[in-house]
Amino acid sequence: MEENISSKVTIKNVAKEAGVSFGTVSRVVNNDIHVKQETRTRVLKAMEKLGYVVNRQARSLAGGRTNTIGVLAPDLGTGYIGEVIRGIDAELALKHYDLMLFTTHRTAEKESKYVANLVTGIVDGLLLIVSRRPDEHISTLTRINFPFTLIDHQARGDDCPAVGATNWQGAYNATEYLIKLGHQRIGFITGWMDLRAAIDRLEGYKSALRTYHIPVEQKLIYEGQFFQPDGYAGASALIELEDRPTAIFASNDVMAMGAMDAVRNRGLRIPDDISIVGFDDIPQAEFVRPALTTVRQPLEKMGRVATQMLLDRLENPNKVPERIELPTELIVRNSTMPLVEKARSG
Amino acid sequence: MEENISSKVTIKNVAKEAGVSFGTVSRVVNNDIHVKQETRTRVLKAMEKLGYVVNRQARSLAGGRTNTIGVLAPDLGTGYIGEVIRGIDAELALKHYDLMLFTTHRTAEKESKYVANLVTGIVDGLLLIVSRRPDEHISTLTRINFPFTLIDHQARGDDCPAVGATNWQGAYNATEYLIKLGHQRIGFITGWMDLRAAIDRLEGYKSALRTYHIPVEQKLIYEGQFFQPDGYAGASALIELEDRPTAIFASNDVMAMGAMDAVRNRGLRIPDDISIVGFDDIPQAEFVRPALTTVRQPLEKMGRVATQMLLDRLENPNKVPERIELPTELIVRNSTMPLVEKARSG
DNA sequence: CTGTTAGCGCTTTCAG
DNA sequence: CTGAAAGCGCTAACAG
Repeated sequence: MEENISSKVTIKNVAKEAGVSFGTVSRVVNNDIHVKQETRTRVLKAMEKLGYVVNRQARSLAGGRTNTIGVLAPDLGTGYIGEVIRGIDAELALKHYDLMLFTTHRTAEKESKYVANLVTGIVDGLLLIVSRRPDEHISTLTRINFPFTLIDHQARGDDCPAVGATNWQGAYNATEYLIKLGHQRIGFITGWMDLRAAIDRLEGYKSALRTYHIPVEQKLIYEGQFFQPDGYAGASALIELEDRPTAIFASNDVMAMGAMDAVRNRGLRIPDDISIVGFDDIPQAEFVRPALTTVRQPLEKMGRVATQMLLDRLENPNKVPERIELPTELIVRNSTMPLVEKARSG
Repeated sequence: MEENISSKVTIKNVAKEAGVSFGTVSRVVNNDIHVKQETRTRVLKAMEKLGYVVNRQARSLAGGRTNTIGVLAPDLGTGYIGEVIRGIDAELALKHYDLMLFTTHRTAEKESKYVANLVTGIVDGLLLIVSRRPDEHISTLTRINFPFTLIDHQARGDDCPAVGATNWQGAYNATEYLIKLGHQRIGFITGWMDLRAAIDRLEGYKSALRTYHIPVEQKLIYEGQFFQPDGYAGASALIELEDRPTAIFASNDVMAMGAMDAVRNRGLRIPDDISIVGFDDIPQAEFVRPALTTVRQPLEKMGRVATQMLLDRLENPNKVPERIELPTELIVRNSTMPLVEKARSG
């Protein structure tokens, strides 16, 4: 339909210009040692003169490496994913790899399409930030032995390369912190329970309660899906309760912010009437008012580490896949405070 | 070095399975009309059974369309670019195109490499968010007649498809607003003056001053490069002045935030002692305290419109390139207030 | 050290 | 309507 390109300099043009066979040019391009220095410079000069650039597609079709890593992300929408990608981008740049990013919009269909596509050689490896259980991809990728790493996603049982954070511990610590502040009735808003991370956070919360002999009440647990409206709805429901919680712990920052809105809309103050804790420590957490107390995931670092693992795997294809959990950290800001008895009785 | 893929279903496998030639399979894949209905369904069934997926590289090598748009962005770092990309992503998804994103890290070298690479057919069109003057790319792309659109970047003189915002008007309005608030001494921190947008903002500021017969003082203008530290340094310098300004207008939000830090570090209050205005309205502008008064660029919309223009060009290759300027809008928040005489004399 | 020769998977003529 | 054949630009043996 279209005949766009008119100035394509190919390996053959260069070969003719340099007076060698195109096989030799290919060797020069790929830094093959078996080329006489003199020939090499001649070819290099021809390339320079003609403005030659390798054609990625042709190269990968022919089976060569592309020096490019593909990244699959659900979207660019949340601070959370952006941070991870930034880490990946930085690390890849450092190692002189190119980054090719695709967004899946959380549809299984697109995910599979991209996985199937990229695997055909257009990239050397894949970094997956998936929003759902990636079992299908994992088995595909594992079967064909294609290098990849999962980010923030502990598949259950399988052992595939992945990096995540200590979700359980982070949730435990945050809950414990609230308890030590005097809170006994702590509401919890879960993430999407299909994700291991969401389950772990809930379990961390429950464990902390049990440790301090506080009963786990089902009605204090609201099931969300990691989106802001879930936080709003969850907090609204929690506030309606007879004996409403004095603190709410949301499974991510976005939901925590939704919860803050809900609390304020009921005319309650944060943290005076209700303390709020989030999870992730996305950039906005610091700027929201009151600044959000939250469990920091080392998002950028997760991206970096995942990238390192993948690149490492590319070098040593036979290494056993490992799963890394990076430590989380409680960041105390202004959305939490000790439980004031007066406030409760008032 | 590596022999990864083992399960590649090609057009030939499908052909054999369906008992047709692979040319016919290609026709089916490309929705060519010249295939008997019966044959088509048979091929479709075979594709389904084998789990066939087209190979992008092979297709584009052979000259077909890829249904993919390439996006070149300086980085994923600032809220500004993220917003634009989100717009692109959304619009592309809507039109069933795939998005392939590359980051250039503001290096001319990477920019040219990617441009040269992508142009070989791996994508059907290019969206450029470049951080420097893209003259070189423009001429390359124009010469080979490759579809592209520039975002937020008015190259001077050339006429190539681009979308930007009304920078001059936005700066004029913001300055006028400060003047009407009673401010006479208004500091200005410029962006990188190699960019047309930066120049236009400065000119808008100057014009507003002139309209209200306020002298343009060179020492009130600090030259920055759009980075946060520039805002800090600029505000610091401005505050040091004998007769320091009562308001500071930074050419983007990031610098405005740097300026806020500087002002506070000198023990001055915002907006009581100094009003601050930014430009862009990145998401953080709303959450910073005090919330930042700023000139909103319709960032996401710019991404969308640029995408529409590009896609449109893909359909009608002969349309003349247009340049669109989307309107900016002054968003008044809490970082500005009327000049209080008392505050000045005190 | 260098040239030659197969393809990689697909689109596109060109013949039937 | 369908098959056959010629590449797209490049890598990777295989001969020299």
